[in-house]
Amino acid sequence: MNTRFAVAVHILTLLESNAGEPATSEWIAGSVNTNPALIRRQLRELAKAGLTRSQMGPGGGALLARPAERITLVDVYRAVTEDSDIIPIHESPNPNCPVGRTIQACLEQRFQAAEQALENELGRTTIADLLSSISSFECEA
Amino acid sequence: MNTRFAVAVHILTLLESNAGEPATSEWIAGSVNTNPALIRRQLRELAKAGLTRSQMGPGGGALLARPAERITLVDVYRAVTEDSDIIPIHESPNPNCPVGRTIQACLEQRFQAAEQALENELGRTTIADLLSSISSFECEA
DNA sequence: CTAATGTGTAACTAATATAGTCACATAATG
DNA sequence: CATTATGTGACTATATTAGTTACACATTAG
Repeated sequence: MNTRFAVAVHILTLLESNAGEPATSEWIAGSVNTNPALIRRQLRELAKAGLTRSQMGPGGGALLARPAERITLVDVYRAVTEDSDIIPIHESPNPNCPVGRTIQACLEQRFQAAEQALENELGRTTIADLLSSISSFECEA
Repeated sequence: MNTRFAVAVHILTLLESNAGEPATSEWIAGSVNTNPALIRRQLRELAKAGLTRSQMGPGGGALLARPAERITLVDVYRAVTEDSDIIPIHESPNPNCPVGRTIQACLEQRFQAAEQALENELGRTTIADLLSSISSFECEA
């Protein structure tokens, strides 16, 4: 897997921390420490998933499309992973071998169950939870 | 992630299906449909994790190091992933931003919980379970 | 001893994925 | 219409991954 999931969560947390003010890709890129164009590409994915929306022009930028309390990590996860499996299975095992012929279907079943468990756990945290974790961390420090 | 986990499970299932007879890397490679040297590299990892052992010379090959009933998918998973995280976090966010400064620690916590859930689910299946799934699949067909 | 069989492993290549960058068209605002 | 900001295509550099070759070393049988 790539770091797009982590970056996407970072972006959404930033948007929530910005209290309804549109955030420019340049400002976000400054916090993530990368390129604005990269951020805009990520925002495109998040917008497609209905998690953010963007306003063009001066004073524009990105906003959460719905309350942070109603965006969980699994929403973000699905937005960035699309349909690709997180645990890939090797291609073209030998069809003349009983194990080779059947292993993919068996693995797919087990791996999907495992990924489902991962998604369930991700569904327990919202962007709002994350921001409050960050806030309390900041207060301690 | 890469397909090494899937291949490793394939290998172990093959070893179990071979009923205690040493399996050569060439035979295993025939079922996985890849190169014997690749299989030997994987077997090295599995041996290091205590899941297999190998005998050199004629009549040699790889064997399970313990009963298939006592090898779960999470054992294999840990053998191939070592300590690398399955959900990576982006490096070097901006330390001058409250969110950037703290996001990594927060993400790590949540991602680890999710990976733990995935591992728990993987722990519910043994290599013996997999082989019997395959066998029953073969009988139906 | 030695020929044959098989593992262990280093070195290399090709293909793919990933992150990053640049340039510019397009849209909105005042 | 000048400015600000997004949307997006094209490109590059780097890392990861899978695959391949070659050969040293271990074991067994004859």
